[in-house]
Amino acid sequence: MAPTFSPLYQQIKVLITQSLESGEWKPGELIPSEVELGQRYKVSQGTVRKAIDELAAENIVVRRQGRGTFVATHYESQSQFRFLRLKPDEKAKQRATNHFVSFKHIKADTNIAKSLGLNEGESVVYISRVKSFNDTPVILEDIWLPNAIFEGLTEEMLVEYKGPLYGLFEKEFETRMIRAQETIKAIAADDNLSELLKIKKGTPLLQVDRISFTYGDRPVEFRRGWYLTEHYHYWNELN
Amino acid sequence: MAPTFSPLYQQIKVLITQSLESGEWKPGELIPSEVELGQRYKVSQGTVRKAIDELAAENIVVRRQGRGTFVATHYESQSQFRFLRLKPDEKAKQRATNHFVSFKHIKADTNIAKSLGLNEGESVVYISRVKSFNDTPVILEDIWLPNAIFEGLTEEMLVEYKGPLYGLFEKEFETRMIRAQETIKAIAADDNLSELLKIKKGTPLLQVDRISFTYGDRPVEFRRGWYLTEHYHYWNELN
DNA sequence: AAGTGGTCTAGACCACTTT
DNA sequence: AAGTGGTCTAGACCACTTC
Repeated sequence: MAPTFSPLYQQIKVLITQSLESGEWKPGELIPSEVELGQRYKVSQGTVRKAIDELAAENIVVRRQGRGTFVATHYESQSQFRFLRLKPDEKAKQRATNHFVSFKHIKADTNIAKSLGLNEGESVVYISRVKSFNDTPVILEDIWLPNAIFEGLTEEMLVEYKGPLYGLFEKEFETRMIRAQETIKAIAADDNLSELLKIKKGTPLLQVDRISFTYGDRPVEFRRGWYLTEHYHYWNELN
Repeated sequence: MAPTFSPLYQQIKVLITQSLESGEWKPGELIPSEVELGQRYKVSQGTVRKAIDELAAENIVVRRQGRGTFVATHYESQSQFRFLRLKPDEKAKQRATNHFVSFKHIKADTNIAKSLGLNEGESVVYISRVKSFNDTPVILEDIWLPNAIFEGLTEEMLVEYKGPLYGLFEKEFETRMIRAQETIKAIAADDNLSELLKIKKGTPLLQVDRISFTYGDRPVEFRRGWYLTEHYHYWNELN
């Protein structure tokens, strides 16, 4: 086997990630200073710095000058809308409300299993909800979660919890979403969609499939959302 | 006025960007080594390195170990699909062909002028084309360009040029697109769209508006594309 | 062999926050 | 005043490419 080479700072990055994953430092908490980590891993402060630089670029960790480096969370307003790319065409105050349509435990079908890296038939939590802005339905979202990770999740928790779902996942299930990939298609509303979103059948909708990943590129959520884009748009930056 | 503070490496970054913008180093060319630039700007090599690191992260420049740092281009296969996010559902060989529907000079309306940072009524080049994969129409794209920058662009140049349009812009008009922003909506095909894409009226389509920017965040292209997503999808990564 | 970017270190000083 | 991250420097060595 070839001697697998990897720069020191990458190795340090892996070690830090492992500590994050194991829960040694929880979301919102301060991690040790660069000097301390350098002593711990027996490397210079500059090497730790480079490792943390990359974690900061990936939004896994947040630097604050003079205070220290913190584990990123889904509570911060900063990262609040990182995963919701739908924006109103005209800027206006949006009062968001959620209405839960369905909550049950089901067996993963082929597609869900594949997306979540499970075996077909494994137990998953299925959630369906309508998100409204100013009391007008705009998004219908179906969500599938591996039951193995989200054991104990109840409809009451969903209803009572304020703020983004990812905050709940983080707080109650120690599962942090750090990355996601989406595929987008344009489709026509069917009977079910038209009823739930209170629109005419055949109305064009954005269908957004999202797989969210936690540490180690492990998929932990599959979401299929339908976005009404009459007064909203999906926003993207290409760099 | 407060003493506007800016780190040295940011100032160096601006200086390098200015040289790129002025054409001192053209797309595909090698820029001076870090040591040389350090001597030129009277700073250490490490400071130049940090400036170039950021330019590399923004895809403005490409590092190649042992060779040097090159100005990024739209010819490289690497950056070939940076701005085209439509991918086939099933991986397969895609033979792409373009059919030009329209080419003319017009006056910018309010929306175009606003998008391109022009005054209403200023002259713009208008291009309309259909992109097909394996002879099936998939994308209709309307493109508006400021005539002031793309003076001399002819339909013949478009037809004859092989490769991405951005390559032509770069080569013939010294205009490099380095960043873009998109807004996406789902709409139903109207008469014109259904005719050009050979689909039924009312078929759901992705409508993708894109403003492309060159150095200094100057907008230089407005594009409105309609994507057929029956067998294709828009792909996005959220980090 | 020479030149380039890539990594690593060590030390200095600055800017910001907290005590 | 003490501690943190942010900047800057200088020097060493490594990996890769070209001559």
